[in-house]
Amino acid sequence: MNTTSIKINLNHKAYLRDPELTELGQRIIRESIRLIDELGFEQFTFRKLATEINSTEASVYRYFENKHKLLVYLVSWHWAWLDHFVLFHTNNVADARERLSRAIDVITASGTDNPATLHISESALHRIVISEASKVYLTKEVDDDNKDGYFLEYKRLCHHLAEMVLRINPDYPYPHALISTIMEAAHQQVFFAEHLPSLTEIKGTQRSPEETAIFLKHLVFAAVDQKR
Amino acid sequence: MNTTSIKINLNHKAYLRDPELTELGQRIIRESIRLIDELGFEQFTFRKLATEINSTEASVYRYFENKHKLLVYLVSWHWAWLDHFVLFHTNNVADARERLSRAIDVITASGTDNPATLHISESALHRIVISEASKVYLTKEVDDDNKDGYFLEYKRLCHHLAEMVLRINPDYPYPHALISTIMEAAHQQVFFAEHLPSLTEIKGTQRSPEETAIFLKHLVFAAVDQKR
DNA sequence: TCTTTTCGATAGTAAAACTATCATATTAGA
DNA sequence: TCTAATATGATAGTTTTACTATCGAAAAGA
Repeated sequence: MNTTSIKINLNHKAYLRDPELTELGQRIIRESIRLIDELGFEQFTFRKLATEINSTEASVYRYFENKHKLLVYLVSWHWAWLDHFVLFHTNNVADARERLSRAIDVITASGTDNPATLHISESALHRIVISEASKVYLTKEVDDDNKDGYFLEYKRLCHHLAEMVLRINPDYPYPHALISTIMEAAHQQVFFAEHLPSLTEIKGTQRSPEETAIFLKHLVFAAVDQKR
Repeated sequence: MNTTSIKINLNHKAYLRDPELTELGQRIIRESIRLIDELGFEQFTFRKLATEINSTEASVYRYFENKHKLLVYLVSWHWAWLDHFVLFHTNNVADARERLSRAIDVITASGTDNPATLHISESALHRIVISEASKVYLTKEVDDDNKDGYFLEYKRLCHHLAEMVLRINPDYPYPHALISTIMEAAHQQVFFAEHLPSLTEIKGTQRSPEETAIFLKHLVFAAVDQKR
């Protein structure tokens, strides 16, 4: 065996039937990532997806109640995956500052496709998260969805980075606010760089994630090191 | 005349017919703000709006091509209004630091209803901007919409604040990125405080805008004053 | 007064967002 | 290996959304 299989476990059921467990489920995931990336979430429909996977609308509905829950699933998966990656890249790094710096690199980096998760293209998923992730919580159903645990993966990642902030400066009064701000900015700045360049100094190139990371580190370390 | 009439001019035509100029148009604006605030943008439809204003779907379509353009109009109006307000509150303030501080107060403050714009409830509009504003640009049509000038008001406000940053520290390398980050955070943090409280230290109360302003000032002045 | 504009009323279409039913293929358990 | 449960495909149908078209009456402007 030359590939390690990684199963990302989510703490909720945005799905009706676990798509990881069947071939059709994996096709639904793989092709929905492709289609949402291509069409955008608003233009994406279960009908189009069904055509793409040579199946039927009814079959897709057996896995997900609606396209919003499918997006919740994809975005949660991404956060769980990132949390994993952050842990992996900060493990055994003794210096608290260096740990936070590497964590920021991980959350800004554009996804790299991993052979361990063949049915998920992390790079396409990362593009989806940039333009669609905030739509999972910016709804009137946010409180119900929160009760169902749909944002646990995001909160956990946020909390892990907030802990790193407190390790550097235990007196910093806004660790979670600072981290949630830069986690959102990590996407916005890349999006602005590409589509609304006058809103940022980051250039809209392949390297905009790296540039964004530099800006965010500036910002975070300035805040954490601030004299009061 | 004991009220001053203020006409906010937008630099684009998200509308087909200027809603400010007719009574029906003003009713469309007033009731759409009420309805979007109440139902959220996804559940809001022109059919429901038409019922609310005792008119017809066809009549609403004579003012706006679709509900997305109506949202663009409302959000642009809000940014133009805020830009106005920022200018008003920073005018004649000599100190650059104090100017930026007051500007941050203005962009975080929950709207106060103004008798000069009777058909627009600024407080309801502010709630809409918090939960719906990012949806105006997070679409596949963002580049076309940008060409049509739909984001000019937002960019102008961003640029005005970025200038204040440069006045404080002409060498700060990311004035626009910093301002666009905190302008988005000004909404996110209030939203998180109310719905996803574990993502922030801001408390979900009536005073969360003020608390958010304090956090954002911390952040901005730390960044701008950073030694390099 | 005449004419243009505005609005309401009505009707209709295409697509989206589902739900229901039935037959068949596959799989799992006994 | 037989049987029963499950998964999928095929088909069809409903309701709602997002529009478009047409017409006539009222109102407003010249």
